[in-house]
Amino acid sequence: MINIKEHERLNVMNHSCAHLMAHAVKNLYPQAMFWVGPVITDGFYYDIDLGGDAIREEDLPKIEAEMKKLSKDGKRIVRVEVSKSEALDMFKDDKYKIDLISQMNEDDTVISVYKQGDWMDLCRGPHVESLKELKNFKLLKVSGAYWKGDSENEMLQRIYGVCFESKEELDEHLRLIEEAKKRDHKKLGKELELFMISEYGPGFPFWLPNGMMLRHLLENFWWKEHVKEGYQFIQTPIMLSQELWQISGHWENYRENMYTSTLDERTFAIKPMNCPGGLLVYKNSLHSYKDLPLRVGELGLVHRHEASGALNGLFRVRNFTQDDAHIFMTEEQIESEVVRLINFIDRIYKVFGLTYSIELSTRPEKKYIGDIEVWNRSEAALEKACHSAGKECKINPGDGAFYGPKLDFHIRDSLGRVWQCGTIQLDMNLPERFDLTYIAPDGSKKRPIMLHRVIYGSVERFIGILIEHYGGAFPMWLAPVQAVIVPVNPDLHSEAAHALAKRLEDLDIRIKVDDRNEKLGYRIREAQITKIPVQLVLGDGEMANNSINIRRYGQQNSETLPVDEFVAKLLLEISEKR
RNA sequence: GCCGACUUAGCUCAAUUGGCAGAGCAACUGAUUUGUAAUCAGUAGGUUGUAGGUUCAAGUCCUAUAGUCGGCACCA
Repeated sequence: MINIKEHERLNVMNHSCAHLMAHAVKNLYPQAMFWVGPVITDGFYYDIDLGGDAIREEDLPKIEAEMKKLSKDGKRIVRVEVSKSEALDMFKDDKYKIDLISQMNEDDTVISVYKQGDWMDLCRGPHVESLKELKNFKLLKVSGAYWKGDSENEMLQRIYGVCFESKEELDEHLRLIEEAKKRDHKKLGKELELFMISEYGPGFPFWLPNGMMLRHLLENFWWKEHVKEGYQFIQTPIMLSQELWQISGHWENYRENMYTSTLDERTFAIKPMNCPGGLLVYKNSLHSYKDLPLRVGELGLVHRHEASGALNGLFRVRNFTQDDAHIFMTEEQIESEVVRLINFIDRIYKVFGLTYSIELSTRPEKKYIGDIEVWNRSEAALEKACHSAGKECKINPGDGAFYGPKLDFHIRDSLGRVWQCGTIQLDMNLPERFDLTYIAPDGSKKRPIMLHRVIYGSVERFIGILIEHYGGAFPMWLAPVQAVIVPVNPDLHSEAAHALAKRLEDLDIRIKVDDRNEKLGYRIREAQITKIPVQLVLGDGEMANNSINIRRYGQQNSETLPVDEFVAKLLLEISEKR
């Protein structure tokens, strides 16, 4: 665990390293002008305008070398405080710095400038004392970045880098990056034949048999767990008429990203969300307060025309399956229902060995609908539910959707990377737009509270995360092929191998027999490469004793067990989802 | 969509200043009968993403276009 002091020190170093990099860039590209160079979760970046010139990835070593030179030279970093007019004069050749300074207050702001040798930068600080302290750094990538983060603006060049106290820490960081590359789900998806994406359908993944099995297992697990939680299930159409999307408001807000089709002079849109369909189902019958909370699940396939540059393997696709559910309830039921949901989500994530943190996003300053009192009560209910469930929850003020507050679940994978998957969102908009009601005890019609929630988020994306989390070596219950039987001599032991396979198949174990005319080592190797959890070797010895030799994925050694004992152990491992 | 890089056999990659498109693995055929990460030999496999252009000659240079990747913007 890194403590706060070390963390601050690391941030200061990275910030100073951003300055060091900018200094080096200025030496190599005198025309360069600089916007900002902040510290980020992993390292730092600096946004630079090279006036038409371009830094390429291959130029990074050159910049690093210049940085090393400056570091060795070891200039001290000195803080200077100046007035606004002095600052404007000092940076008169850099329009970006002028822009920053112009936004500062005339009188009461102290403007600080950090100087190192002949180079200086407008900066709040703090910084390390000398460039000498910056030794263990690496520039990682270059990219474009819009000025002020606004796509209407020109693009600057952004250089990313990291800096550490010790070479060991830097090496460890670079090792983690390499490890992440090895686990890339796009690479493993190809190697393990899980999915493919054709150039005929950018962003539309195809599921290959192995991936389809994985998907089926996840959906099946999802279904069973939801039955336990009192959910009902529906399926709503992929395509519904334009008028429906006008009622829901999606037409107005997301039309650009919706796939549409007009035939017989009527326009239909492929659903980008499941909710409107779900609401039509709710409205299909009358509901009593006695039916609430009503939990309705749908594994719904949605399509969204994402920007071409946003597509990324299974992480960002144009069609995906939300493990959606809508819960309709009274305001009094919010807290207990959310507690129940948090515990539910907790149970699911634990199965995958994923830890997580929860964030509560509250009412936006300006753009929101509904009654402020209801917002306050809902936010309080969500927060209280977190605490009742024994969970911490970080508050993101003003980060909620315009239609309601939400709890987001940020999961942490085996490489320490964070992904937002689950979310619980209250919706004060759609029940109003669709005029949803239930009959209260006094016979009057009341408006239910609606809650959207997903656990996987998108099944496709969740599988992408799981592939990387497990590095493609899935636990027994998820492995597309759970075991492969390798008869030592295909001619002599193949029959027994198939008999054993039949027995295991009857127990719903996903089994393969590799009785190809290849050496044992060759077949074992292939099973290891395809990350099949266990290899079962069957030869004369095993046939004589009704035993089986078991070697697990990633292990060198093997053990021999009576077949009955092995089967019992295997079934236990599967049922316990280890 | 924007900035940049990339695209050669099913996969992973070669191919000198523009000068005969090649290897390993996989596939197929045959031999081999296998005890825990690659048995041997042979065969086949390509309009070098696509469409144009420059050139005596283009995988290589130029233009356009599609897709992928790394970021940016976006992510109901």
